Amino acid sequence: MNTSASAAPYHHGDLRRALLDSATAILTETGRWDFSLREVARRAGVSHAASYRHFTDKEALIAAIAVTGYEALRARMSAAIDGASGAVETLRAIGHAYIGFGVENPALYRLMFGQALPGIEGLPPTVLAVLTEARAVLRGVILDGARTGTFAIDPEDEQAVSVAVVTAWSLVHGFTLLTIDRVVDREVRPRVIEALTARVTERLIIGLLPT
Amino acid sequence: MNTSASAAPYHHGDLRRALLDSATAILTETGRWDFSLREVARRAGVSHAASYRHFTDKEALIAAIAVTGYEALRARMSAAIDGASGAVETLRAIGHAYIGFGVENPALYRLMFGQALPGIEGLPPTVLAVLTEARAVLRGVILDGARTGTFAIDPEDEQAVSVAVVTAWSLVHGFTLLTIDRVVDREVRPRVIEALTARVTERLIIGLLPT
DNA sequence: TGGGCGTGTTGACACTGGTAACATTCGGTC
DNA sequence: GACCGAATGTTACCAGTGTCAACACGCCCA
Repeated sequence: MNTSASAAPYHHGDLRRALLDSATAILTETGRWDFSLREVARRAGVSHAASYRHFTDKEALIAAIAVTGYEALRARMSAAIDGASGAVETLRAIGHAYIGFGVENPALYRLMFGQALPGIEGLPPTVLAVLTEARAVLRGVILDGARTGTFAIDPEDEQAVSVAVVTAWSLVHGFTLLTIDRVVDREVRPRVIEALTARVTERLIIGLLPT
Repeated sequence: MNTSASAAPYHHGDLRRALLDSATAILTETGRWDFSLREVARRAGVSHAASYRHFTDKEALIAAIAVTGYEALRARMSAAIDGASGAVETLRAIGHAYIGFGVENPALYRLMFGQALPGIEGLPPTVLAVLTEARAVLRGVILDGARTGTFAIDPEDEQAVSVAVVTAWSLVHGFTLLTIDRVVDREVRPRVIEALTARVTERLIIGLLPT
């Protein structure tokens, strides 16, 4: 029992969230996820073994961070889609939302798609669901454009549609990573990135338009 | 002094290489590069501190592996370019070589472009040189295609050329990673990957052709 | 009122990256 | 051929890590 008002109570209240927050903070500060669980616990003001009541593993903590990232990405893409109409505009919105998320959360994005996780197949169902859903949305847009004749793709040709989906995803994914890793342009500034994003996205769309 | 013929000599001969080999073996076996230096040393049949005579750091070992990877990638791309003529064919060759390398060496590729390294700018000059060179080659091909009118790009428009370069690189990079991570297609087989590679590369080229 | 269970703590273990002090061998010099 | 410094390898050690087991606390329900 502790009578001091400011002293921390024995039970934290929402330690799981606190640990996730600490870990995410370290991630965004350092850009790395090879921090020690002990440091995370220290930041949360808790003993080094407390995290094992909430995460079976260090890997489980990392995976939980990834899940929050996937959900944030999904939210952002959903919002972008809602405000757009027509295949071209929607595709553009998706591209900008996706790249924007990655560029603004570089460490998190790398964690989400890096090797930190036990292989994509080992991911929690939540994550797989988001990924599958993301692909479905993208496919829907492209299929829509194909049906209306906006894109030069035969909507009946399953494979052609798949190739377009994979191509589009590859482009935004690759661009995001190259930008994050500063491979693309070493003296990048926000403005430049935005402009580049717009132009790369436009190239993607041009590649889909009929000749 | 040791009179037994089979006993290991005190000095290894080429321990640096042996350590790199052990580490690379672990990398390809497990797909991860969070192995311990001590295990690498164990595999090389040497005491755990010996590696510090050849690599200042664990990170230095990882970086050295990355360097071998970059050089292998460069070699493969060079070979591909040599056998091709014309902008379209050359671009196709580059794409196939790049993706092929990544798909055949997934762990190495991820290490090369993952967060294992001290940020792209901290990389050894060798690596930076290879990356810069790679971009120059790609730019050369696209510029060539632009000049001959094969691609719908104004060769005088610096920015347009840059955008095309970034787009192309992003596409192959993203596709390679998505394939490695099995995000693209979860029941991929070599044949499927090859076919996909071909079609995605073709989409890239189509996107550059005049309308 | 009490006891059980979820939550947090302490203490321990094997292991890791890294350093320092010591041992061994190689290559060059007399 | 004997000698010696530099390069290379070894052993001993340190602080820090992930993880587990045993214990402590306190909320909630019978």
